Amino acid sequence: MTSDTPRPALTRDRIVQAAVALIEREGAEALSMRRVAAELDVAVMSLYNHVPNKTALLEGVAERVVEGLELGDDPGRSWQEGARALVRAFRKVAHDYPRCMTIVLTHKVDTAAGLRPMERALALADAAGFDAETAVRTMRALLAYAIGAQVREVGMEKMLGHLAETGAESWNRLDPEEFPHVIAYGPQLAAHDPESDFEFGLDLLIAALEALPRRPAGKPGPGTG
Amino acid sequence: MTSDTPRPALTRDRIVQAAVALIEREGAEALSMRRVAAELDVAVMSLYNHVPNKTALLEGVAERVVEGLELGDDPGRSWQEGARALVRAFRKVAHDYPRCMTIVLTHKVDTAAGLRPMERALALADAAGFDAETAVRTMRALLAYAIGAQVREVGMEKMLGHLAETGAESWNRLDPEEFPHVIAYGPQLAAHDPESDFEFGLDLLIAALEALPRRPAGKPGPGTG
DNA sequence: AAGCGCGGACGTACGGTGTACGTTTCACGT
DNA sequence: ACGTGAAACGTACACCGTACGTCCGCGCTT
Repeated sequence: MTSDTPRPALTRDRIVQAAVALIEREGAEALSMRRVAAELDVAVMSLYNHVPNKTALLEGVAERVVEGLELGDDPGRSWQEGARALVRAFRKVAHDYPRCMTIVLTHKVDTAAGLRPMERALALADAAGFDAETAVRTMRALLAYAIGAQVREVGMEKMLGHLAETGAESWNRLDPEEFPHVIAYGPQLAAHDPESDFEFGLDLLIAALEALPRRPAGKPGPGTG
Repeated sequence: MTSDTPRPALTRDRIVQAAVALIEREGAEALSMRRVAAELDVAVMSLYNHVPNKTALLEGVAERVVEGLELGDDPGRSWQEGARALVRAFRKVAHDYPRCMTIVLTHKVDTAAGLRPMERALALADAAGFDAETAVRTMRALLAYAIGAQVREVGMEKMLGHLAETGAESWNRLDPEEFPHVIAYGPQLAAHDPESDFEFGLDLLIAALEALPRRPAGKPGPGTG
């Protein structure tokens, strides 16, 4: 009876996979080593043969998620389109793994997977003709917006969900003296279209970048191709 | 012996205060009801007379922190300066309570304190002459950047701290084929000046907003003053 | 083929966590 | 003086992360 219970062999990959699935299904605070073990039909301590501790597991989750970034190559397009595609790729994984995003944003990703998007952003800024310092700052500004847009969106959804529970009475209780604009813009605030909101801010940044000084064109950037 | 042990009376405010202090001193994951109770020299369950559960306590922490936002009035300045001041105010509290920021970003703030910055942002967008929809989107874009810049900064610091531990060998192990720009821009990436990085992105957004279409000047905005 | 080593799965156990519940204490209105 | 209600408290339970020791089965050496 060698293959009596042919379980597919416990692996760090399978553990991380199960953790991601569990988080997406029940939320990040529902993740525990015991729950993951149960998910894999395995004893708790068996996990520790492949993962040193829970923090490392969470780092693995973060890494797995950022690996999902689809940065297509397509060298034909402009740097503007490339930058848009990159930021949109970030948004896409954030949309695919919404509940894992908290983990990604609060844990380091020290593998090559974490650096790949940065490399891409710097390459784009270089292609746009920015000097080194501006390139780095551009990358940081775009990353900041990509992150913040997502955090703001999920925070807003949580807020709206809470408001939906308590009913619309909360809005009516607002002091018109203190919050005239919030009340006046109520319709626009309530009808939120995350997609176009996101594109609005992205357009702002790209437009501002286009107005920045750049070196002529086709020049000594460090890129190899 | 009525005033034998004259403890200053347990209060929701004192509990939240202690939680904030504990988080800033030892990190968010060090916060537990027992630790807070010990901090206040009180039995654990006594806390539950003033706070329904730990989540509510964390929401209280988040609320307390956003209440720290200093949005000075100063009606004389331009909307550009007002917007800068608002985003900088956000950055200031994030700098004053860095370890509480995680809590703020992952918990709802459903009191008036949470709406006050939003009201201010909408008022500024209105003063700038944007229509309602653009005003809301402007507010969201600025908020996204403010949040993201901070999250990115603390994430980067964590990363750099980790790199400092493992030494510079990590950089030398980078594949020059895959990460030419990361390697070439190493100096700019290592020497990070969060302040000017932050201002760079903020300038981008403000500049882009200035280029947006606006209604003439002095018009029917919903603001009262 | 026989023996052995070793990695991986497992069970137990410990200290810590959030919190439900019942009990005690004590200031205060009557 | 006495009842009353709020608040502090202690106990208890289920769950958590994980240190440690045990045990089994595969693969290598002889």
